[in-house]
Amino acid sequence: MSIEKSGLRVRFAPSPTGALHIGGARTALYNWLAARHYGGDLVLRIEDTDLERSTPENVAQILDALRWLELDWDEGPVSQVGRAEDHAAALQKLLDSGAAYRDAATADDVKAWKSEHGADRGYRGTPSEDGSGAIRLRVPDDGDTVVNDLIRGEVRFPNRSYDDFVIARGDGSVLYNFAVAVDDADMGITDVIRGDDHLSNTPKQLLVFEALGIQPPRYAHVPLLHGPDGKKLSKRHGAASVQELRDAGYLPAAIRNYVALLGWGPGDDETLLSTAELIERFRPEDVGRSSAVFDEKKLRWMNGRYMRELPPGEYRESVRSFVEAETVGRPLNEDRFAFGCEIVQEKAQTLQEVWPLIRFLFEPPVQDEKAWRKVMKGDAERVLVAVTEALQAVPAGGEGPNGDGFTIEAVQTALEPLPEKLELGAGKVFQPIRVSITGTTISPGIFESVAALGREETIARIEAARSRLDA
RNA sequence: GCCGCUAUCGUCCAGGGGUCUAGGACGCCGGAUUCUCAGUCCGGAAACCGGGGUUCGAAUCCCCGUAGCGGUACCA
Repeated sequence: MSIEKSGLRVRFAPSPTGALHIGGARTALYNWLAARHYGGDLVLRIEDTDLERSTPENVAQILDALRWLELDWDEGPVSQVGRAEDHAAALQKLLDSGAAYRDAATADDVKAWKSEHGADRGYRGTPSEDGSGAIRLRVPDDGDTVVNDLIRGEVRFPNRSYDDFVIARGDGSVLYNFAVAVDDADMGITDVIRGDDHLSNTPKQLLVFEALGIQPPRYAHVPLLHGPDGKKLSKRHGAASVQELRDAGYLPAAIRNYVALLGWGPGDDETLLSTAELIERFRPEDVGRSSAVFDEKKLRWMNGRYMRELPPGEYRESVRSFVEAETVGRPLNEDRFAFGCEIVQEKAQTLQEVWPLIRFLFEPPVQDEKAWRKVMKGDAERVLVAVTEALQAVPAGGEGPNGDGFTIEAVQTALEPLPEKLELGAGKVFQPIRVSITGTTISPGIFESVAALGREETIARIEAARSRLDA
């Protein structure tokens, strides 16, 4: 039970009750940043003493989310349940020293006692004669237990408001506040960085440390993250689990940057911070004290910034799974895919937004009738005739994404003079092309889109639109 | 109920006794980019929870109130 360790040791200790939500992810990130900043160790511990909720699937989900976020750990995952022997040893020690005792009173007994005495008074039990009953830790009546929090400063809790709380059930299975303290002690944790919701429990853990005769770690309680409704973020706020953010097309680096800024700022007005900068500048004591609200709009913006800065190859690979999910069963035209990615990299804010923009390259256009009515009128037919002529005049050759001479430049050279030639606004000329080839009014730049589609398909789609116009 | 935490633009982060006519970012509104959408650029509106103190002076310190949140389990 030695805590002889040089350097900082922090831990992330989620309870596997489901997906990792953004609040848990931030706690993990802060611990990770602290460990990396100070060159310490991060221990991953799974708080699985809640038999019911702790399933292997839930544990796997959390590990999966952490890995996807690219947050690695130096030790673990350690199962809290797996440490039962150590817990039992600590328990016995407290029983032997008299710091803890068995109390025959049942939970109902205590409840009854409390309703009689009011809640401003902690319950104090009496050791049972026969050695049965739950095990409680003795809490002194007088004095305060003070938490010296890195973020909150000194917080005092009057001892008399705490019960002699149960640290183990009658069968010897230990409870959370006891297990945490024993684990943190055994693992030599130097700094506990965790959610604010644990602040009120900290005195109990401190009392356990004291009973054990062990120096407690430093504590830093970070404010909770709230949902848009102002309530503590939880499973109920579905949109905020890490896997959902992944599925929505956010990049891990963007999430790290955004989440780091929820409750913490670098001190100046920088908002775009690389992971290296985050590590360099983050200090747990600089975390703010008030709770923050997760705002997906800002994450989107930030994600767009990260997407634009990706090297083309990485961009393509990030987008790939989102496109493949839409093209199952069909081979993906790699050249087209690559070119399509290039022409939308400046546009999309999430990976999910890419497919709708380049869909027309892989499927026949699905006509948006509203778009058709809006655009395919007036001079549209005349325009399309001229466009076809102009495109047919583009010199053939091996250039361009389709090897047919349709480079962005060649297409631009052919189409750009048309508005003036036809004495029409540019929109009047380009929108009918867009609707013809994509079925919608929304697409990448028109020259880029035509080049991406290629000579044959572009002209065929325009021809199809013209025949519909005739009908 | 009791214990505790928190309180600056809609949201996030600065500012911690005078330099604050309160700064930056997202979002929003307007303009530009005479191809859509998006992006980008430029401009704008937008906040110190309330009341008392302390002080020459308070967004900043103290107290009270209010509100929000957390804890108060033989859950974690």
